Amino acid sequence: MVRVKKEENFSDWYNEVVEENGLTDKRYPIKGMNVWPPYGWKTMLLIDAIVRREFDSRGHDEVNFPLLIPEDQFEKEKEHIKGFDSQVFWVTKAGDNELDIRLLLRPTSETAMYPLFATWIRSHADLPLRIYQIVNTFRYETKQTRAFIRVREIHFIEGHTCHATFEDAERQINEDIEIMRDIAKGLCLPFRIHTRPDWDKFPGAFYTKAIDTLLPDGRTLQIASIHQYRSNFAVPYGIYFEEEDGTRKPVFQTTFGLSERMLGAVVAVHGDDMGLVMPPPIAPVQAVVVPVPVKGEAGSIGGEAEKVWKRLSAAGVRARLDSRDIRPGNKYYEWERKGVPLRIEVGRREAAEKFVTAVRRDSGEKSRIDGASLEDGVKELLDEISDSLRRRAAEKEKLLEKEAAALADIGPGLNMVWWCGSEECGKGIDEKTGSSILGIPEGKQEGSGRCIVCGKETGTRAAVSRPM
RNA sequence: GGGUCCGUGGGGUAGUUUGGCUAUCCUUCCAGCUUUGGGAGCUGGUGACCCCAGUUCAAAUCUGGGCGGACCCA
Repeated sequence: MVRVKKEENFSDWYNEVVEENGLTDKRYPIKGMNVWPPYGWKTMLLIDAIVRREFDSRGHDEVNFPLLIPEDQFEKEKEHIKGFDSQVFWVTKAGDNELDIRLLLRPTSETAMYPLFATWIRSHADLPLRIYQIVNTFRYETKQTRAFIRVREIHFIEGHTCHATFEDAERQINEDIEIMRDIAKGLCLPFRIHTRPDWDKFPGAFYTKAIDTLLPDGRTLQIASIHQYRSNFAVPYGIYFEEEDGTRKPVFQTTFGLSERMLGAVVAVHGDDMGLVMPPPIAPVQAVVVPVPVKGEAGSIGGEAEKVWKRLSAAGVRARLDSRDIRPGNKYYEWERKGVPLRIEVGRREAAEKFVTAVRRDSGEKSRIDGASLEDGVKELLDEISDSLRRRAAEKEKLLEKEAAALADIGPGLNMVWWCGSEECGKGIDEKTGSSILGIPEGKQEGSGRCIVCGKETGTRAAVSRPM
Protein backbone atom coordinates (compact mmCIF):
# COMPACT_ATOMS: atom_id res chain seq x y z
CA MET A 1 0.00 0.00 0.00
CA VAL A 2 1.34 3.38 -1.00
CA ARG A 3 1.15 5.87 1.84
CA VAL A 4 -0.03 9.31 0.91
CA LYS A 5 1.62 12.43 2.27
CA LYS A 6 -0.60 15.03 3.88
CA GLU A 7 0.78 18.10 2.09
CA GLU A 8 0.95 16.40 -1.29
CA ASN A 9 -2.60 15.13 -1.48
CA PHE A 10 -4.68 16.16 1.47
CA SER A 11 -7.87 14.64 0.17
CA ASP A 12 -6.47 11.13 -0.35
CA TRP A 13 -4.50 11.37 2.89
CA TYR A 14 -7.69 12.16 4.82
CA ASN A 15 -9.67 9.29 3.29
CA GLU A 16 -6.91 6.83 4.01
CA VAL A 17 -6.19 7.94 7.53
CA VAL A 18 -9.80 7.86 8.79
CA GLU A 19 -10.55 4.46 7.35
CA GLU A 20 -7.31 2.64 8.10
CA ASN A 21 -7.19 3.67 11.73
CA GLY A 22 -10.67 2.63 12.72
CA LEU A 23 -12.47 5.95 12.86
CA THR A 24 -15.00 5.00 10.20
CA ASP A 25 -15.96 2.12 7.92
CA LYS A 26 -17.20 3.35 4.57
CA ARG A 27 -18.11 -0.04 3.20
CA TYR A 28 -21.77 0.20 4.20
CA PRO A 29 -23.59 0.15 0.85
CA ILE A 30 -25.36 3.52 1.16
CA LYS A 31 -23.51 6.60 0.00
CA GLY A 32 -22.80 8.96 2.84
CA MET A 33 -23.97 6.55 5.53
CA ASN A 34 -20.93 5.12 7.26
CA VAL A 35 -20.40 2.76 10.15
CA TRP A 36 -18.82 3.96 13.39
CA PRO A 37 -16.32 1.26 14.47
CA PRO A 38 -15.25 1.16 18.15
CA TYR A 39 -12.27 3.53 17.96
CA GLY A 40 -14.15 6.21 16.04
CA TRP A 41 -17.31 5.88 18.10
CA LYS A 42 -15.40 6.12 21.34
CA THR A 43 -13.78 9.33 20.12
CA MET A 44 -17.15 10.76 19.11
CA LEU A 45 -18.63 9.83 22.50
CA LEU A 46 -15.77 11.62 24.23
CA ILE A 47 -16.50 14.72 22.14
CA ASP A 48 -20.20 14.35 23.01
CA ALA A 49 -19.23 14.13 26.68
CA ILE A 50 -17.47 17.49 26.46
CA VAL A 51 -20.51 18.94 24.68
CA ARG A 52 -22.84 17.61 27.40
CA ARG A 53 -20.60 18.97 30.13
CA GLU A 54 -20.60 22.45 28.60
CA PHE A 55 -24.35 22.57 27.95
CA ASP A 56 -25.35 20.98 31.27
CA SER A 57 -23.10 23.17 33.38
CA ARG A 58 -24.86 26.24 31.94
CA GLY A 59 -28.34 24.94 32.67
CA HIS A 60 -29.36 23.46 29.32
CA ASP A 61 -31.35 20.19 29.57
CA GLU A 62 -30.91 17.23 27.27
CA VAL A 63 -34.02 15.85 25.52
CA ASN A 64 -34.81 13.43 22.72
CA PHE A 65 -37.44 13.99 20.02
CA PRO A 66 -38.76 11.48 17.44
CA LEU A 67 -36.98 10.90 14.16
CA LEU A 68 -40.07 11.25 11.97
CA ILE A 69 -41.92 14.49 11.25
CA PRO A 70 -45.36 14.66 9.60
CA GLU A 71 -45.34 16.55 6.30
CA ASP A 72 -47.93 19.14 7.31
CA GLN A 73 -46.03 19.99 10.46
CA PHE A 74 -42.81 20.42 8.50
CA GLU A 75 -44.32 22.88 6.04
CA LYS A 76 -45.38 25.68 8.35
CA GLU A 77 -42.35 27.94 7.94
CA LYS A 78 -42.02 28.73 4.23
CA GLU A 79 -38.34 29.65 3.97
CA HIS A 80 -37.36 26.65 6.04
CA ILE A 81 -39.10 24.11 3.85
CA LYS A 82 -37.75 25.77 0.72
CA GLY A 83 -34.22 25.38 2.07
CA PHE A 84 -34.49 21.68 2.85
CA ASP A 85 -37.00 20.48 0.27
CA SER A 86 -34.49 18.98 -2.11
CA GLN A 87 -32.62 16.96 0.47
CA VAL A 88 -35.34 15.32 2.53
CA PHE A 89 -35.79 11.55 2.87
CA TRP A 90 -39.47 10.54 2.84
CA VAL A 91 -41.39 7.69 4.41
CA THR A 92 -44.42 7.18 2.22
CA LYS A 93 -45.42 3.62 2.99
CA ALA A 94 -46.02 1.56 6.11
CA GLY A 95 -46.17 -2.14 5.28
CA ASP A 96 -48.34 -2.32 2.16
CA ASN A 97 -50.27 0.87 2.85
CA GLU A 98 -49.58 4.29 1.42
CA LEU A 99 -49.55 6.83 4.24
CA ASP A 100 -52.20 9.57 4.17
CA ILE A 101 -49.77 12.02 5.68
CA ARG A 102 -46.24 11.41 4.52
CA LEU A 103 -43.47 11.36 7.12
CA LEU A 104 -39.97 12.69 6.70
CA LEU A 105 -36.68 11.90 8.40
CA ARG A 106 -35.64 15.03 10.30
CA PRO A 107 -33.01 17.04 8.42
CA THR A 108 -32.89 19.10 11.66
CA SER A 109 -35.46 19.22 14.45
CA GLU A 110 -37.03 22.67 14.52
CA THR A 111 -40.27 21.44 13.04
CA ALA A 112 -40.34 18.38 15.29
CA MET A 113 -39.86 20.37 18.46
CA TYR A 114 -41.74 23.59 17.93
CA PRO A 115 -45.33 22.33 18.05
CA LEU A 116 -44.46 20.85 21.45
CA PHE A 117 -42.80 24.06 22.57
CA ALA A 118 -46.13 25.75 21.85
CA THR A 119 -47.73 23.56 24.50
CA TRP A 120 -44.85 23.68 26.99
CA ILE A 121 -44.64 27.46 27.07
CA ARG A 122 -47.57 29.33 28.61
CA SER A 123 -46.16 32.30 30.47
CA HIS A 124 -43.07 34.39 30.98
CA ALA A 125 -42.27 32.12 33.92
CA ASP A 126 -41.61 29.26 31.46
CA LEU A 127 -38.85 31.26 29.79
CA PRO A 128 -36.12 30.97 28.90
CA LEU A 129 -36.48 27.41 27.65
CA ARG A 130 -33.09 25.91 26.94
CA ILE A 131 -32.74 22.34 25.68
CA TYR A 132 -30.49 20.30 23.42
CA GLN A 133 -30.34 16.84 21.91
CA ILE A 134 -27.72 14.60 20.33
CA VAL A 135 -29.35 12.58 17.54
CA ASN A 136 -28.90 11.48 13.97
CA THR A 137 -30.38 13.68 11.24
CA PHE A 138 -30.75 12.94 7.54
CA ARG A 139 -30.00 14.96 4.45
CA TYR A 140 -29.94 13.57 0.93
CA GLU A 141 -26.59 14.89 -0.28
CA THR A 142 -26.17 14.60 -4.03
CA LYS A 143 -22.62 15.94 -4.09
CA GLN A 144 -19.55 13.90 -3.26
CA THR A 145 -19.67 12.67 0.33
CA ARG A 146 -16.74 12.45 2.73
CA ALA A 147 -16.43 10.78 6.12
CA PHE A 148 -17.51 13.14 8.96
CA ILE A 149 -17.49 16.16 6.66
CA ARG A 150 -20.27 15.58 4.18
CA VAL A 151 -22.59 12.72 5.11
CA ARG A 152 -26.23 11.82 4.68
CA GLU A 153 -26.76 10.56 8.20
CA ILE A 154 -25.42 13.24 10.48
CA HIS A 155 -24.39 12.81 14.12
CA PHE A 156 -26.01 16.08 15.13
CA ILE A 157 -25.96 18.14 18.28
CA GLU A 158 -28.70 20.77 18.34
CA GLY A 159 -29.37 23.32 21.04
CA HIS A 160 -32.72 25.13 20.97
CA THR A 161 -33.75 28.06 23.10
CA CYS A 162 -36.82 30.29 23.54
CA HIS A 163 -36.71 33.74 25.12
CA ALA A 164 -39.06 36.53 26.15
CA THR A 165 -37.04 39.22 24.40
CA PHE A 166 -34.75 39.64 21.44
CA GLU A 167 -32.03 40.90 23.78
CA ASP A 168 -32.20 37.76 25.88
CA ALA A 169 -31.89 35.67 22.71
CA GLU A 170 -28.82 37.73 21.77
CA ARG A 171 -27.33 36.99 25.19
CA GLN A 172 -27.86 33.31 24.46
CA ILE A 173 -25.90 33.64 21.25
CA ASN A 174 -22.98 35.10 23.19
CA GLU A 175 -23.18 32.18 25.59
CA ASP A 176 -23.17 29.77 22.64
CA ILE A 177 -19.88 31.31 21.54
CA GLU A 178 -18.48 30.70 25.04
CA ILE A 179 -19.65 27.09 24.89
CA MET A 180 -17.93 26.77 21.53
CA ARG A 181 -14.69 28.14 23.00
CA ASP A 182 -14.72 25.52 25.73
CA ILE A 183 -15.53 22.68 23.35
CA ALA A 184 -12.81 23.80 20.93
CA LYS A 185 -10.36 23.84 23.79
CA GLY A 186 -10.98 20.13 24.28
CA LEU A 187 -10.48 19.53 20.56
CA CYS A 188 -7.36 21.74 20.57
CA LEU A 189 -8.83 23.54 17.55
CA PRO A 190 -8.73 27.23 16.63
CA PHE A 191 -11.86 28.65 14.99
CA ARG A 192 -13.29 31.86 13.58
CA ILE A 193 -16.74 33.35 13.72
CA HIS A 194 -18.33 34.69 10.54
CA THR A 195 -21.76 36.22 10.17
CA ARG A 196 -22.96 34.60 6.96
CA PRO A 197 -24.25 36.79 4.14
CA ASP A 198 -28.04 36.89 3.79
CA TRP A 199 -28.19 34.49 0.86
CA ASP A 200 -26.23 31.90 2.80
CA LYS A 201 -28.00 31.96 6.16
CA PHE A 202 -29.94 29.05 7.63
CA PRO A 203 -33.36 28.70 5.97
CA GLY A 204 -35.79 30.66 8.12
CA ALA A 205 -33.18 32.41 10.26
CA PHE A 206 -32.90 36.16 10.92
CA TYR A 207 -29.13 35.79 10.83
CA THR A 208 -26.52 33.01 11.04
CA LYS A 209 -23.12 33.03 12.69
CA ALA A 210 -20.90 30.22 11.51
CA ILE A 211 -17.96 28.66 13.28
CA ASP A 212 -15.30 28.01 10.64
CA THR A 213 -11.98 26.21 10.91
CA LEU A 214 -9.18 26.43 8.39
CA LEU A 215 -7.96 23.13 7.01
CA PRO A 216 -4.30 22.60 6.05
CA ASP A 217 -5.10 22.64 2.32
CA GLY A 218 -6.37 26.19 2.62
CA ARG A 219 -10.06 25.42 2.56
CA THR A 220 -12.47 26.19 5.34
CA LEU A 221 -14.75 23.81 7.17
CA GLN A 222 -17.86 24.97 9.00
CA ILE A 223 -17.93 22.97 12.22
CA ALA A 224 -20.86 24.67 13.95
CA SER A 225 -23.48 27.33 13.44
CA ILE A 226 -25.51 29.61 15.63
CA HIS A 227 -28.81 31.06 14.45
CA GLN A 228 -30.95 33.94 15.60
CA TYR A 229 -34.54 33.17 14.54
CA ARG A 230 -36.19 36.17 16.13
CA SER A 231 -39.87 35.12 15.97
CA ASN A 232 -39.73 33.67 12.47
CA PHE A 233 -40.64 30.19 13.67
CA ALA A 234 -42.56 31.18 16.81
CA VAL A 235 -45.34 32.84 14.78
CA PRO A 236 -46.14 29.99 12.34
CA TYR A 237 -45.71 27.35 15.06
CA GLY A 238 -47.76 29.31 17.60
CA ILE A 239 -45.14 29.54 20.33
CA TYR A 240 -46.60 32.41 22.36
CA PHE A 241 -46.29 33.39 26.00
CA GLU A 242 -48.20 35.65 28.30
CA GLU A 243 -46.36 38.73 29.56
CA GLU A 244 -46.66 40.01 33.11
CA ASP A 245 -49.09 42.63 31.85
CA GLY A 246 -51.25 39.94 30.26
CA THR A 247 -50.35 40.54 26.61
CA ARG A 248 -49.65 37.54 24.39
CA LYS A 249 -46.34 37.59 22.47
CA PRO A 250 -44.38 35.21 20.28
CA VAL A 251 -41.09 34.00 21.78
CA PHE A 252 -37.65 34.75 20.37
CA GLN A 253 -35.61 31.68 19.44
CA THR A 254 -32.06 30.61 18.78
CA THR A 255 -30.38 27.38 17.76
CA PHE A 256 -26.84 26.11 18.03
CA GLY A 257 -25.79 23.20 15.83
CA LEU A 258 -22.67 21.05 15.96
CA SER A 259 -21.77 17.74 14.40
CA GLU A 260 -19.19 15.03 13.74
CA ARG A 261 -17.51 17.57 11.49
CA MET A 262 -15.65 18.50 14.67
CA LEU A 263 -13.99 15.09 14.49
CA GLY A 264 -13.21 15.62 10.82
CA ALA A 265 -11.54 18.91 11.66
CA VAL A 266 -9.50 17.29 14.45
CA VAL A 267 -8.20 14.67 12.00
CA ALA A 268 -7.45 17.25 9.32
CA VAL A 269 -5.76 19.82 11.54
CA HIS A 270 -3.67 17.63 13.85
CA GLY A 271 -2.85 14.57 11.74
CA ASP A 272 0.52 14.10 10.06
CA ASP A 273 2.29 11.78 7.63
CA MET A 274 2.35 8.99 10.19
CA GLY A 275 -1.40 9.12 10.67
CA LEU A 276 -3.79 10.42 13.31
CA VAL A 277 -2.78 12.67 16.19
CA MET A 278 -5.48 12.54 18.86
CA PRO A 279 -5.77 15.45 21.30
CA PRO A 280 -5.56 13.98 24.84
CA PRO A 281 -9.00 15.25 25.99
CA ILE A 282 -10.76 13.16 23.32
CA ALA A 283 -8.25 10.34 22.76
CA PRO A 284 -9.90 6.94 23.41
CA VAL A 285 -6.48 5.72 24.48
CA GLN A 286 -4.39 8.44 26.11
CA ALA A 287 -1.45 6.24 26.99
CA VAL A 288 -0.54 2.80 25.70
CA VAL A 289 1.75 0.70 27.87
CA VAL A 290 4.08 -1.49 25.82
CA PRO A 291 6.23 -4.13 27.50
CA VAL A 292 9.62 -4.59 25.85
CA PRO A 293 10.62 -8.12 26.82
CA VAL A 294 14.02 -9.76 26.62
CA LYS A 295 14.82 -13.45 26.64
CA GLY A 296 14.03 -15.12 29.91
CA GLU A 297 12.49 -12.03 31.52
CA ALA A 298 9.31 -11.70 29.45
CA GLY A 299 7.20 -12.76 32.39
CA SER A 300 8.57 -10.31 34.92
CA ILE A 301 8.64 -7.40 32.47
CA GLY A 302 5.07 -8.16 31.46
CA GLY A 303 4.16 -8.05 35.14
CA GLU A 304 5.81 -4.66 35.58
CA ALA A 305 3.98 -3.29 32.55
CA GLU A 306 0.69 -4.52 33.93
CA LYS A 307 1.32 -2.74 37.22
CA VAL A 308 2.01 0.51 35.36
CA TRP A 309 -1.18 0.12 33.35
CA LYS A 310 -3.26 -0.56 36.47
CA ARG A 311 -1.86 2.45 38.28
CA LEU A 312 -2.61 4.75 35.35
CA SER A 313 -6.14 3.39 34.95
CA ALA A 314 -6.80 3.82 38.65
CA ALA A 315 -5.63 7.42 38.37
CA GLY A 316 -8.21 8.15 35.67
CA VAL A 317 -5.94 8.00 32.65
CA ARG A 318 -7.45 6.20 29.66
CA ALA A 319 -4.64 3.66 29.43
CA ARG A 320 -4.27 0.40 27.57
CA LEU A 321 -1.83 -2.46 28.01
CA ASP A 322 -0.66 -3.98 24.74
CA SER A 323 0.51 -7.45 25.68
CA ARG A 324 0.03 -9.03 22.29
CA ASP A 325 2.70 -11.51 21.24
CA ILE A 326 4.13 -9.41 18.44
CA ARG A 327 7.30 -7.39 18.37
CA PRO A 328 7.32 -4.02 20.15
CA GLY A 329 8.23 -2.09 16.99
CA ASN A 330 5.07 -3.36 15.36
CA LYS A 331 3.03 -2.06 18.29
CA TYR A 332 4.72 1.36 18.18
CA TYR A 333 3.86 1.62 14.53
CA GLU A 334 0.21 0.72 15.03
CA TRP A 335 -0.45 3.04 17.98
CA GLU A 336 1.35 5.91 16.32
CA ARG A 337 -0.91 5.59 13.32
CA LYS A 338 -3.91 5.62 15.62
CA GLY A 339 -2.67 8.83 17.18
CA VAL A 340 -2.32 7.73 20.82
CA PRO A 341 -0.76 10.76 22.57
CA LEU A 342 1.67 8.88 24.83
CA ARG A 343 3.48 5.59 24.63
CA ILE A 344 4.84 4.18 27.86
CA GLU A 345 7.66 1.67 27.42
CA VAL A 346 8.54 -0.81 30.14
CA GLY A 347 11.62 -2.95 29.53
CA ARG A 348 14.53 -4.46 31.39
CA ARG A 349 16.18 -1.12 32.22
CA GLU A 350 12.92 0.46 33.35
CA ALA A 351 12.06 -2.51 35.54
CA ALA A 352 15.50 -2.52 37.14
CA GLU A 353 15.73 1.21 37.82
CA LYS A 354 12.03 1.85 38.62
CA PHE A 355 11.09 4.28 35.90
CA VAL A 356 9.20 4.28 32.60
CA THR A 357 10.06 5.76 29.21
CA ALA A 358 7.38 8.05 27.79
CA VAL A 359 7.28 8.91 24.09
CA ARG A 360 5.13 11.76 22.80
CA ARG A 361 3.15 11.24 19.59
CA ASP A 362 3.11 14.93 18.70
CA SER A 363 6.85 15.54 18.87
CA GLY A 364 8.48 12.12 19.13
CA GLU A 365 10.23 13.37 22.26
CA LYS A 366 11.32 10.72 24.79
CA SER A 367 11.40 11.32 28.50
CA ARG A 368 11.94 9.42 31.71
CA ILE A 369 9.19 9.33 34.34
CA ASP A 370 10.19 8.18 37.79
CA GLY A 371 8.15 5.28 39.12
CA ALA A 372 7.18 7.18 42.25
CA SER A 373 5.55 10.01 40.30
CA LEU A 374 4.12 7.95 37.45
CA GLU A 375 0.53 9.21 37.57
CA ASP A 376 1.36 12.91 37.93
CA GLY A 377 4.13 12.67 35.35
CA VAL A 378 1.82 11.15 32.75
CA LYS A 379 -0.97 13.65 33.41
CA GLU A 380 1.46 16.53 33.16
CA LEU A 381 2.77 15.27 29.84
CA LEU A 382 -0.76 14.85 28.49
CA ASP A 383 -1.53 18.46 29.41
CA GLU A 384 1.66 19.62 27.73
CA ILE A 385 0.71 17.74 24.59
CA SER A 386 -2.72 19.43 24.55
CA ASP A 387 -1.14 22.86 24.98
CA SER A 388 1.38 22.21 22.29
CA LEU A 389 -1.30 20.98 19.85
CA ARG A 390 -3.33 24.14 20.48
CA ARG A 391 -0.29 26.32 19.94
CA ARG A 392 0.81 24.53 16.80
CA ALA A 393 -2.69 24.60 15.28
CA ALA A 394 -3.10 28.30 16.02
CA GLU A 395 0.24 29.13 14.42
CA LYS A 396 -0.51 27.15 11.29
CA GLU A 397 -3.91 28.77 11.05
CA LYS A 398 -2.47 32.26 11.28
CA LEU A 399 -0.22 31.56 8.29
CA LEU A 400 -3.28 30.83 6.17
CA GLU A 401 -4.78 34.30 6.62
CA LYS A 402 -3.88 37.07 4.19
CA GLU A 403 -5.00 40.35 2.68
CA ALA A 404 -6.45 40.42 -0.83
CA ALA A 405 -6.67 43.82 -2.48
CA ALA A 406 -7.73 42.54 -5.89
CA LEU A 407 -9.66 39.51 -7.14
CA ALA A 408 -6.41 38.12 -8.57
CA ASP A 409 -4.92 38.01 -5.05
CA ILE A 410 -7.56 35.58 -3.83
CA GLY A 411 -6.09 32.12 -3.33
CA PRO A 412 -6.02 29.24 -0.86
CA GLY A 413 -6.49 30.14 2.78
CA LEU A 414 -8.52 32.92 4.35
CA ASN A 415 -8.60 36.05 2.20
CA MET A 416 -9.58 39.30 3.90
CA VAL A 417 -11.25 41.71 1.48
CA TRP A 418 -13.28 44.93 1.43
CA TRP A 419 -16.85 44.34 0.33
CA CYS A 420 -19.61 46.83 -0.40
CA GLY A 421 -22.19 44.42 1.00
CA SER A 422 -24.22 43.88 -2.18
CA GLU A 423 -25.31 40.41 -3.18
CA GLU A 424 -24.18 41.05 -6.75
CA CYS A 425 -20.58 41.75 -5.72
CA GLY A 426 -20.62 38.97 -3.13
CA LYS A 427 -21.68 36.33 -5.62
CA GLY A 428 -19.39 37.87 -8.21
CA ILE A 429 -16.39 36.88 -6.12
CA ASP A 430 -17.56 33.28 -6.24
CA GLU A 431 -18.07 33.31 -10.00
CA LYS A 432 -14.74 34.91 -10.75
CA THR A 433 -12.45 33.14 -8.29
CA GLY A 434 -14.15 29.93 -7.15
CA SER A 435 -13.85 31.15 -3.57
CA SER A 436 -16.85 32.51 -1.74
CA ILE A 437 -17.68 34.95 1.01
CA LEU A 438 -17.77 33.18 4.36
CA GLY A 439 -19.16 36.29 5.97
CA ILE A 440 -18.30 39.19 8.16
CA PRO A 441 -15.57 38.22 10.65
CA GLU A 442 -16.08 39.02 14.30
CA GLY A 443 -14.10 42.04 15.57
CA LYS A 444 -12.21 43.07 12.45
CA GLN A 445 -14.29 45.98 11.22
CA GLU A 446 -11.88 48.90 11.29
CA GLY A 447 -11.08 51.56 8.71
CA SER A 448 -12.42 51.54 5.19
CA GLY A 449 -11.42 50.60 1.65
CA ARG A 450 -12.76 49.94 -1.82
CA CYS A 451 -15.01 46.97 -2.60
CA ILE A 452 -12.89 44.31 -4.26
CA VAL A 453 -15.46 43.91 -7.04
CA CYS A 454 -17.14 47.26 -7.76
CA GLY A 455 -14.61 49.63 -6.14
CA LYS A 456 -17.20 51.47 -4.06
CA GLU A 457 -15.94 52.88 -0.76
CA THR A 458 -16.97 50.64 2.15
CA GLY A 459 -16.27 50.02 5.83
CA THR A 460 -17.11 46.32 5.64
CA ARG A 461 -14.50 43.59 5.78
CA ALA A 462 -15.34 40.09 4.59
CA ALA A 463 -13.55 36.75 4.77
CA VAL A 464 -13.30 34.81 1.51
CA SER A 465 -12.31 31.18 1.14
CA ARG A 466 -13.05 27.91 -0.58
CA PRO A 467 -15.39 25.93 1.64
CA MET A 468 -14.83 22.19 2.00
C1' G B 1 -30.14 18.67 -14.95
C1' G B 2 -26.19 16.84 -18.92
C1' G B 3 -21.93 13.73 -19.71
C1' U B 4 -17.62 10.22 -18.75
C1' C B 5 -15.57 6.13 -16.25
C1' C B 6 -15.53 2.02 -12.81
C1' G B 7 -17.32 -2.64 -9.85
C1' U B 8 -12.27 -9.34 -9.02
C1' G B 9 -10.94 -12.48 -1.30
C1' G B 10 -11.22 -7.83 4.67
C1' G B 11 -7.89 -3.78 1.89
C1' G B 12 -4.95 -2.79 -2.71
C1' U B 13 -4.53 -5.16 -7.54
C1' A B 14 -3.27 -8.51 -12.53
C1' G B 15 -6.30 -10.64 -16.13
C1' U B 16 -11.27 -7.86 -19.80
C1' U B 17 -9.15 -4.91 -25.94
C1' U B 18 -8.78 -10.61 -28.92
C1' G B 19 -14.32 -15.38 -24.38
C1' G B 20 -10.91 -21.15 -23.14
C1' C B 21 -5.75 -24.26 -18.12
C1' U B 22 -6.30 -24.83 -10.96
C1' A B 23 -8.10 -16.41 -11.65
C1' U B 24 -2.19 -13.16 -10.51
C1' C B 25 0.60 -10.65 -6.96
C1' C B 26 1.05 -7.62 -2.31
C1' U B 27 -1.26 -6.97 2.32
C1' U B 28 -4.65 -8.49 6.25
C1' C B 29 -6.45 -12.73 9.03
C1' C B 30 -5.66 -18.01 11.26
C1' A B 31 -2.08 -22.15 12.86
C1' G B 32 2.88 -23.95 13.89
C1' C B 33 8.09 -23.07 14.39
C1' U B 34 11.01 -19.06 15.59
C1' U B 35 11.83 -14.14 17.37
C1' U B 36 11.36 -9.69 20.76
C1' G B 37 14.80 -1.79 22.86
C1' G B 38 11.29 0.60 15.95
C1' G B 39 6.92 -2.51 11.02
C1' A B 40 11.16 -9.93 11.89
C1' G B 41 11.59 -14.62 9.20
C1' C B 42 10.06 -19.56 7.46
C1' U B 43 6.11 -23.21 6.45
C1' G B 44 1.09 -24.15 5.92
C1' G B 45 -4.05 -22.44 5.72
C1' U B 46 -8.91 -19.40 5.16
C1' G B 47 -10.81 -16.06 1.70
C1' A B 48 -13.07 -13.00 -4.53
C1' C B 49 -15.05 -12.18 -10.41
C1' C B 50 -21.84 -6.75 -7.59
C1' C B 51 -27.02 -8.87 -8.99
C1' C B 52 -30.54 -10.72 -12.82
C1' A B 53 -31.32 -12.16 -17.76
C1' G B 54 -29.25 -13.12 -22.65
C1' U B 55 -25.47 -14.78 -26.56
C1' U B 56 -22.07 -19.16 -26.69
C1' C B 57 -19.69 -25.81 -26.63
C1' A B 58 -17.50 -22.25 -23.11
C1' A B 59 -18.47 -15.60 -19.83
C1' A B 60 -14.58 -12.05 -14.76
C1' U B 61 -14.19 -10.95 -20.15
C1' C B 62 -19.51 -9.84 -25.02
C1' U B 63 -25.02 -7.68 -24.90
C1' G B 64 -29.33 -5.67 -22.06
C1' G B 65 -31.35 -4.25 -17.42
C1' G B 66 -30.72 -3.33 -12.18
C1' C B 67 -27.83 -1.97 -7.83
C1' G B 68 -23.46 0.42 -5.98
C1' G B 69 -19.25 3.77 -6.48
C1' A B 70 -15.88 7.75 -8.61
C1' C B 71 -15.24 12.00 -11.67
C1' C B 72 -16.38 16.21 -15.10
C1' C B 73 -19.74 20.13 -16.80
C1' A B 74 -24.11 23.53 -15.83
